[in-house]
Amino acid sequence: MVRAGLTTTRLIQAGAELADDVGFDQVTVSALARRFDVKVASLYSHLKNSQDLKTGIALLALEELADRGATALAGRAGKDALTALANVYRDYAREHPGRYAAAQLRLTPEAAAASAGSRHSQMTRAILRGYDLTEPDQTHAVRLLGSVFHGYVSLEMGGGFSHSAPDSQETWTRILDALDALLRNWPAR
Amino acid sequence: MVRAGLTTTRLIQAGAELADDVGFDQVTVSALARRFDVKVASLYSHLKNSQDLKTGIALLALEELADRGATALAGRAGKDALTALANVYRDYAREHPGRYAAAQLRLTPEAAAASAGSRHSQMTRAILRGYDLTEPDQTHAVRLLGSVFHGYVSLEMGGGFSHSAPDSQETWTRILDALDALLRNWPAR
DNA sequence: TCATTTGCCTAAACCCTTTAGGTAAATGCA
DNA sequence: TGCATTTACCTAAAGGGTTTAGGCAAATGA
Repeated sequence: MVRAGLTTTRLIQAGAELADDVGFDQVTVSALARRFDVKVASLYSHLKNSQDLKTGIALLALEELADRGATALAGRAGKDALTALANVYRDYAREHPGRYAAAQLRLTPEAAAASAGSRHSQMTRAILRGYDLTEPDQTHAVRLLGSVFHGYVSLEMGGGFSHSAPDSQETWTRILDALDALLRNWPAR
Repeated sequence: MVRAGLTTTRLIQAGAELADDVGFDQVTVSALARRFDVKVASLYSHLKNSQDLKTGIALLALEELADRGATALAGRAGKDALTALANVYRDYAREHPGRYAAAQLRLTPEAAAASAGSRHSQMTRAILRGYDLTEPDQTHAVRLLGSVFHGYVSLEMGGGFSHSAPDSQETWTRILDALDALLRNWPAR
């Protein structure tokens, strides 16, 4: 009997690949066991339960996204930074649709606290340093950008913008132009 | 043996209530059968399968949302209309979280074509008549508004904006102000 | 080398989905 | 009103996912 060498990390990594291959909601402990050619019950030594696997994939995706964001933001400011971070989310979702879906998972407060969630808001806040916003407008703007990035990417991935002119790339560019203009002319109360 | 009076319509209606009660992803044919105190197999005379139920709930939610939107828009224009439609989405999601989640379901092209989806984009387009945008900027703006509404509501429901100042209502108001300002000063290419 | 720990296994219970085929209630026509 | 048909719900069963309990063999380490 040769051992498969399962670890929680490897399982979550493979789960992320599985998610990208077949969709996040098709990720099951059973499918993962099949991938390792191992019996289902064996995974339960490494995973508390099915939810645990999904949460793990979500946390992995949030970290990867934050890492990419940090890299993209390095040395950029203003609109350049805005565009770079926005494209990180969009590109990641296209390259890793399953992981991106995982990143939208509703986390428990504990999991959320341990996640890269705060890095994400920090990065958005960093972008706003290139614009002239004071609190609490900065927070409003962070939330707006988060909403647009997430909303656009998820509608685009759902096919909402395909099969109609103008193409989605064009809209994306113009929306980033518009957001930049808005941040430069943020309306006072 | 007293009959329960099941019909596809009643099942989907009850499925929508179930979704609001326990969450859309907890909606199962089994749970629905329990609610009617009927055996599971009995539902399969009215429902093709489990997916069919979920799609039905999604279509119901999209119709309800479109109906509310149409009512809200009647007699309004400009920022007034913008705010009204935005609040329709946000309020609906709060009142009917399960249905709102259902409305995000990825539909097949046929289901999507038969859905109220086009009514939604038409409503957003109607709002833009109060602003001075020509094609293709109108389409870009429709997509932006859709992204913000959907993105904000889904992040807010996920708890993203709770437990931090300023409160979410304040941000929502300021975002609508900002979008109004942006639409009035949409940047040229 | 032998004891301990670790990794994967079998077995079994439970829940959800879906289909096939049956019976009783409702309906509708003479 | 009586009977045939249709309709509504049922039982049974197969297939798949989740999860726990308990077992044996491989790896580790004294």
